[in-house]
Amino acid sequence: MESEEESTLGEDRASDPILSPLASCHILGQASRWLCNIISRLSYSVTLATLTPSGSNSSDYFEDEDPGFLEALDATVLPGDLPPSDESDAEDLEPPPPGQPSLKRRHPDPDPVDEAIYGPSHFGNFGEYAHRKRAKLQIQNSEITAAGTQSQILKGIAVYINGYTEPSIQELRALLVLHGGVFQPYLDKKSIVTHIVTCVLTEAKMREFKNMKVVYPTWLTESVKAGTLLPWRDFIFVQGAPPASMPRYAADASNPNAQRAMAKPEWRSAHTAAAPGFIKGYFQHSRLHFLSALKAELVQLVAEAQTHAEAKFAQEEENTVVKVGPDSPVKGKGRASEARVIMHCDFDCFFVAAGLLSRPDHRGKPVVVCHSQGTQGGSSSTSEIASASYEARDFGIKNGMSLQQARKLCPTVLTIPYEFQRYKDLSLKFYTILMSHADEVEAVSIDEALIDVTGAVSRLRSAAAHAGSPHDPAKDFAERIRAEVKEATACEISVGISHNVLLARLATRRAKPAGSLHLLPADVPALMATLEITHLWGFAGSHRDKAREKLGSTALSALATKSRAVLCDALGPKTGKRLYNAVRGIDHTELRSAKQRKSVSVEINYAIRFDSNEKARDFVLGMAATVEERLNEVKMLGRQIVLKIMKRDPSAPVEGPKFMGHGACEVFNKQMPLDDGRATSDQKIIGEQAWKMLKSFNFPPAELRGIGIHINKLEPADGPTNTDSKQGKLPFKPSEAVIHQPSINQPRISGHATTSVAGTSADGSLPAIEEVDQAVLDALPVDVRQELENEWRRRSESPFPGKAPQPPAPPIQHGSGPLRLRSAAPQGVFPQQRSVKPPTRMQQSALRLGPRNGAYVIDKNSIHPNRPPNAFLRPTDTDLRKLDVDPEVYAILPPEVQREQLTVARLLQAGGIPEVSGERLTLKPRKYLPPADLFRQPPPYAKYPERPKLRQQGRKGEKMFFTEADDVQSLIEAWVNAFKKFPPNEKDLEFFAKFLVQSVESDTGVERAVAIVKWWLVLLRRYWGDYEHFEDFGDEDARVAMAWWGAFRGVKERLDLVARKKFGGRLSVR
DNA sequence: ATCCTCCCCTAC
DNA sequence: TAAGGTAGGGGAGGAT
Ligand SMILES: Nc1ccn([C@H]2C[C@H](O)[C@@H](COP(=O)(O)OP(=O)(O)OP(=O)(O)O)O2)c(=O)n1
Ligand SMILES: [Mg+2]
Repeated sequence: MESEEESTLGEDRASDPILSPLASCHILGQASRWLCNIISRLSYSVTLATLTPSGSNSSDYFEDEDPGFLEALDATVLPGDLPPSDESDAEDLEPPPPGQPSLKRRHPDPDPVDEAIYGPSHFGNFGEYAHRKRAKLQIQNSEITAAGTQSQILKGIAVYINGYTEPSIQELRALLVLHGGVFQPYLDKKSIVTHIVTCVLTEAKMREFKNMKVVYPTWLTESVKAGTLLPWRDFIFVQGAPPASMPRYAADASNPNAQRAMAKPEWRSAHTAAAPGFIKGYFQHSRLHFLSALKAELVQLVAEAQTHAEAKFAQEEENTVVKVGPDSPVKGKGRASEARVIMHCDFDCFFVAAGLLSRPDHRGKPVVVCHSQGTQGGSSSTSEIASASYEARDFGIKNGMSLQQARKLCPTVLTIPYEFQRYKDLSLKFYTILMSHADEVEAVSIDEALIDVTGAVSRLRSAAAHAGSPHDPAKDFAERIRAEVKEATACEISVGISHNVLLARLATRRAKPAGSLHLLPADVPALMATLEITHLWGFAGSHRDKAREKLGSTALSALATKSRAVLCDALGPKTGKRLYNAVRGIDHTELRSAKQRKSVSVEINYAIRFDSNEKARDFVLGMAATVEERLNEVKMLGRQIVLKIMKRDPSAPVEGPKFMGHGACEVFNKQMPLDDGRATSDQKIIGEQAWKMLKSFNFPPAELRGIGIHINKLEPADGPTNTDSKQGKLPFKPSEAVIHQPSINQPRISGHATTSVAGTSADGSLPAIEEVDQAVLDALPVDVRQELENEWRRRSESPFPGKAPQPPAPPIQHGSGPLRLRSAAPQGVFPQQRSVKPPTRMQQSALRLGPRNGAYVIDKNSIHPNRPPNAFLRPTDTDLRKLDVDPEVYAILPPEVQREQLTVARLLQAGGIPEVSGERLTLKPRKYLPPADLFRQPPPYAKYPERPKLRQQGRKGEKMFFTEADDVQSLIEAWVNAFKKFPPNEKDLEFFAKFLVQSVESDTGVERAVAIVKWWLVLLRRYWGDYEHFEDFGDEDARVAMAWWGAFRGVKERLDLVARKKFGGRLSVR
């Protein structure tokens, strides 16, 4: 499993290993991963066998084995790796010789580099392996019979206990012996040790045990409690993490509150997804929906502003070049090779900071934002924490954690409610300021943005050079932005500065809280050497696991030694390249702006509890209505629907640990064309289709845990739609339509010609504003900003839930009138729709804001007296004509196309890109703190407990390989565990069957298929031998048993069918 | 090689 | 009580 702290640095990894860092809610049935893995391994093992000239033939592969072998196979603890010779089975537990991680085994035919790294494969053949296994078995069996123990739960486990543990070493030893395990007092070559149990590890021990299975004592205690050997991975030791006080096993726990509530029918019909109006209420309260929805708006707003700004800039650049000459620093995108200055700006604990504005008494205390308030829920609230104050983080509380966990860490933690409207207001202020300074802005989220300030810093730098200032102009600029944001919002942001996005993001983490940091190229290697792969943006658990398993390390220092080819082999071509560069501090990522939408979706995976198909159907239709709204909002139609269903994993309790959560689920996607391939947004078509698809799964409604409708293959809704007219990316429409509510956009473009050009960056306006700003705190500049912010707010509100219930298809009034009027004031924390304000003059505001920038330029006249650095100005018609762009045509283009046109036009006209001074001020090198202090806040979020997860390694059967972390032993453990209590997972079964069929069809795979089926048969007989020829649906056990036998017979039949075609006979598995 | 489809994964 | 959404990147593996 992945635990959150694994992806954080050293001492910061202080969280409960039961948590998962994945924000994703796809908690898949673990069984399917196990199967993938098992099959990977098996295909490999048997491939080896077939390479061995053993003379065995396919139908009697195991024929010569005594029956005891197969029967005992599943009960046996297999070695962690295939033994190359007669050495102890525990050889894989020995630390590898330095520089030669012998545990990393690959299939023969490795790529040359890997070959060099891993050394030659030294697998024995499968037959030899089998015999050795048998020998070992006998030894074990004799031990067991001699032992006379209480249970055999820990059979085959040989444990070395390291250092101080809780429970004590004596207790653990007793536990081991009592349940059939072996206590190993020594760790040397002669002792067989399958696992190391520990609560703490020194750095040295950490290295020593790097390739061993190191677990918390809870693995043993919880296994005994559970009466079965739990997967050791669930209890894997993580450096810096506390001993798993709360069992990982909680993933399987049931929430008693939920059970109680669900027992009452009236509660169910009022509070689950079957309740009337559930969807609307849900989205009003969902923070994640809020984040997603607002991000989309911000991206859109920035794109529009930037589009027009670029036209403006393009035109001005032309002038500038003429006026100032080629040597002048030039801002923005036109520059040829000057190093960029990228800033990453992010509010500190944003939701908390916003909430504290009206709760000054809570400052300095551990505070979290969550739905549960006061003492609600007591110590058992599963309410999720959206944001934790830095004081709370000192206790180990993290964003995404449940309140009950937080209360365990800090019983006095204070909770404050969500205030979505306030977050939005603050965010708009924040973006307003950034846009007034930056050449380019990428809206990352409500509280976070990337800005390219190359131009502004460049001007500052040359000004500073004149003044002989020793300061870093970039840092000065960042501090200035911080101050402005603080003034406008009373909240702290932190700013990371560097020459690319990757490094700017890294810098931010060190800058936090309430600071800025300029990461200079010279310091990059030293920093990188201290980092883990998961510290890089975009790399998380899956990459870390792959790195660990395929590359032998998750440390960037180690990964830096790998060739690009090796990284690509392990992580895929794109990701491999990205990592290869990232490790070297290289990142060419451009700031991203709005692209054409590719999909529109609605998904709810919370409180889905249906007791009838009717309820489920109503809900699906409600979801369809919601997608239609969203499609209309962006004026898109879709040709394809994807229905996403989460269904309770058969192994998961009916009520999982999180109150009304989805728990462990299997996820199913089904896609179909909509309306015979015609693009539509019609909720009736979508709803009926979705319901048909859901029905076709044939899932009991009570098992559903999540439903999503995704609409793909989008195309613009041409012409006036029959519904809402919200702003969207509708190309080739009359400008009124493009400009959504006419009142606002109309003046924006045409009015611009009069206002903006005249005022253009009139230097004169700047000092005035600055003065007023400083003299009277909330005077003119604030007004100006307010105007702009209000404007944005007005424009960005409509897509939010909380707006008035919409008639299905109100006729649109082009040209006038409020966009949407609310009939009633909805409750909830979501920003509410306001009535539309009269048009404002955004461009004017922007212009007046722009010059504020100039205040930073010490000697303005020596730079660009006539050009405001603000890149977010709209082009006037005059601007456009200068660029040979027809303003009327331009006006009706979607922002993306507008941008493109402008870029082309600008390049054509500029004829060349002015050279820029590459001069950099050399500043005193920065010392890096040790990793512990490097990042004060670990990035990942404590999430839901996750089940064991094994990944399929490599690409094809041919390329499978063993690693120390993913060995046969684990697979058997996993397999056996998966078998015990539950019916087979449908997807696993299908995958498994398909794999076997393919094996039989291929000429080389018959043997392995037969071996696997035999093995399967042995397992089935072992657990449910009584049911093999017996029909009994009595109890739950019988049901499970019958399910497995049915699955087996089904697969066997399919295989026989294939075999008959191919060989003219059935497969013998007896 | 390059495309397409079906997912998983990531970020906030 | 609680509100675990959402879009896009990209890998795996098959079709062309
Ligand atoms: N699992 C999460 C993570 C974040 N958020 C929301 C609340 C956060 O305040 C906001 C911004 O996320 P950040 O990752 O920027 O976290 P913070 O701003 O809270 O803290 P900081 O940026 O100081 O680390 O997004 C959330 O609801 N759930
Ligand atoms: Mg933040």
